Amino acid sequence: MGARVTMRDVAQAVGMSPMTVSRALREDRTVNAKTRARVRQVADELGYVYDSTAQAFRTQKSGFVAVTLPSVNNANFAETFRALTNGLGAAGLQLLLGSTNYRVEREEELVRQLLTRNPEALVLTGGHHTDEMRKLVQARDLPVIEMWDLPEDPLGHVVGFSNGDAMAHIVNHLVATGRRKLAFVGASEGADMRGAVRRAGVVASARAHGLPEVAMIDAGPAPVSMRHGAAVIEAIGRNVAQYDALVCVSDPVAFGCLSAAQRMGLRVPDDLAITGFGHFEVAKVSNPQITTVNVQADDIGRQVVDLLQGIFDGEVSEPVRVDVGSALVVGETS
Amino acid sequence: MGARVTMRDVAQAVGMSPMTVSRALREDRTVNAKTRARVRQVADELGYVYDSTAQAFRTQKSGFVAVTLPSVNNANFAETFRALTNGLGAAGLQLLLGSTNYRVEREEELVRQLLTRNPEALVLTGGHHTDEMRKLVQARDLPVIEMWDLPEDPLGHVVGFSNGDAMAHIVNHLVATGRRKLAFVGASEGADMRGAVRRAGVVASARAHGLPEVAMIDAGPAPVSMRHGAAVIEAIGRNVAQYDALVCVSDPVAFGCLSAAQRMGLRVPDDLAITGFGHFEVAKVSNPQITTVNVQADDIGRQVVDLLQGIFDGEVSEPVRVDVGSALVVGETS
DNA sequence: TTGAAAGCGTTACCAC
DNA sequence: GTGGTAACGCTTTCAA
Repeated sequence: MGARVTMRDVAQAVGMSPMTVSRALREDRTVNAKTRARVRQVADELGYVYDSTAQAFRTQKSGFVAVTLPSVNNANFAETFRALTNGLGAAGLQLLLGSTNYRVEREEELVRQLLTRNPEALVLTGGHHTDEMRKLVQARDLPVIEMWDLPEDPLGHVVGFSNGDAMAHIVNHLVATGRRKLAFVGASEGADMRGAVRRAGVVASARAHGLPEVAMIDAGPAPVSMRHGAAVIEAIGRNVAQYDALVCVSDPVAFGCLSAAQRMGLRVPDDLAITGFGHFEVAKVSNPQITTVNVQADDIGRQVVDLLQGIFDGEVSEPVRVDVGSALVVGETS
Repeated sequence: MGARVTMRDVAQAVGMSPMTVSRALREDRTVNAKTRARVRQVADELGYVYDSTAQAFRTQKSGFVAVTLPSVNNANFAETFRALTNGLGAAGLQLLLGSTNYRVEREEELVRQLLTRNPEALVLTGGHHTDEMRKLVQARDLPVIEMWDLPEDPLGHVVGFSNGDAMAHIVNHLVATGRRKLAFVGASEGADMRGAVRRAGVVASARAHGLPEVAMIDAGPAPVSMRHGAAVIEAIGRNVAQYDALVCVSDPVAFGCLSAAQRMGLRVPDDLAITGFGHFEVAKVSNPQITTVNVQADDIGRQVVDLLQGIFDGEVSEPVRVDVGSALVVGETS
């Protein structure tokens, strides 16, 4: 393996200038069709591989879109990421992914790193950021989209839904079906803002209905999933039936609670209602099916793609705010 | 927002050369401590952001490691990805992710794209590649690791396990517990090599035990998940109990089958055993717990990180082959 | 239809 | 301890 093959090498081999090779490889029509074909062929023979780094450097366009997610190990976020990858990939853009592991502080460091790569846009999950992070982003002339939330004071564009409203759907439904003593099952109070906002949404909605204070069941530090839901309900035991309904922060947690409740002989929803969040696959396949809220993770991704395309095409001047909404999906656990 | 702030601007503001600024920002000890501090401060004041693109260009080191995955929307692959991100992030490396969407042909195009970014290593999921793809990779002097498989003819290093052996664990276990009429539930024959290898593993293992031919239950094109498993069993109906055991390509599929079987009143494992693959969370939390194979997705990620570190430190000369193995996890569905 | 020159921001290498 | 020079591979711009 000698030194890397560059356009100059290809040019030499074809007996033309690097400039012509550059144009030929980009299928520039001002280059003679025959020349183009020959250049292509010689490039292949020499094993030439285009260098995006050099291109990004010269043109000052990286071809990157930076994305932050709490975690890729969550079917909802993974679905949004998939939609982004596919949509932006078609436009020749490559995603640069950073995971915050559900910690707001981590976001700042992450974005700082991502920005050094000169992304052409920044897509953030959630609307809670440190002040430093806000400065960092606003100092740059860079399209920013916050998704999965509807922040009061957005950094730029927004594609999301109201976590509070979404939880209100659940509480309204539970109240309508006669439940009053609610318990919220979620992660410990801490750095996970999404969970905190959902919890607050349940509390506010319960108050509005005049329900007794919502009990808090702590399933451990974020991220919480199936096993944490199951473990915390096992720990509480049959005593958990003192509540009318468990309002869970997500479907996986709800499934864990459901499974544990069933194992200890509780009947769901007769003894206890259980609700989830996010319309994960497990909610539809579980037995009974879990009442949940659909937030359309893939739709969020697609809307972000559309918005970015509009931005890159110069069709978007004002900050855009898209509310994708959320919808109650009544299952068999309530 | 004027033109971007470069080292030259910082240098001018401090009254020194760009070279000194470069060194100062990299904490080069040959630069006076006082100077270093002043440079840092001025850089911050001016809102200077380091340009990795220029660095990557100049040093010919991108700081990227390219990774291909069938999909990030799979808890196992997501877990491996998380381990890679965390491990390599600590070493200052950024992951560049490409998804094949379970199609081998897609891999070639993807790798071609990823290579233009000058990654310092290439991590591929699976050991099945097109010939073009093999050439592409071998033409470059680039560390390559295939993971999640133990290919006969590897491209470079390998960190994985034998899908055939893993399925043999399942079949051995089923035979030992008296099952003989097996059906394999997986994706349609097609571009998903992993599924095909698992299917072949079951067939071979069943033959070795002298079992009747394994029935094939087609859950649709890859990727198949919970809902596909549920749907195909619903379509078959109670007739599915003609088999002793459903050997599923993954835990989510197994959970779908389990759920559908339960809904139609079949008793698992009395009427029918069901096994999964991958030790997903749902296998442990479901009710009954699903018999599965643990392949330690996070361990694969960590081993790849260790191997890459060894490679970058120049401690690895020969191609390495790590078999992380797989272990039967007996649940309550068999 | 093709080519020459210049430069994107950084750092290796040498000089002082 | 600090600075000048050159170069990484590509493309924009202008000229032929």
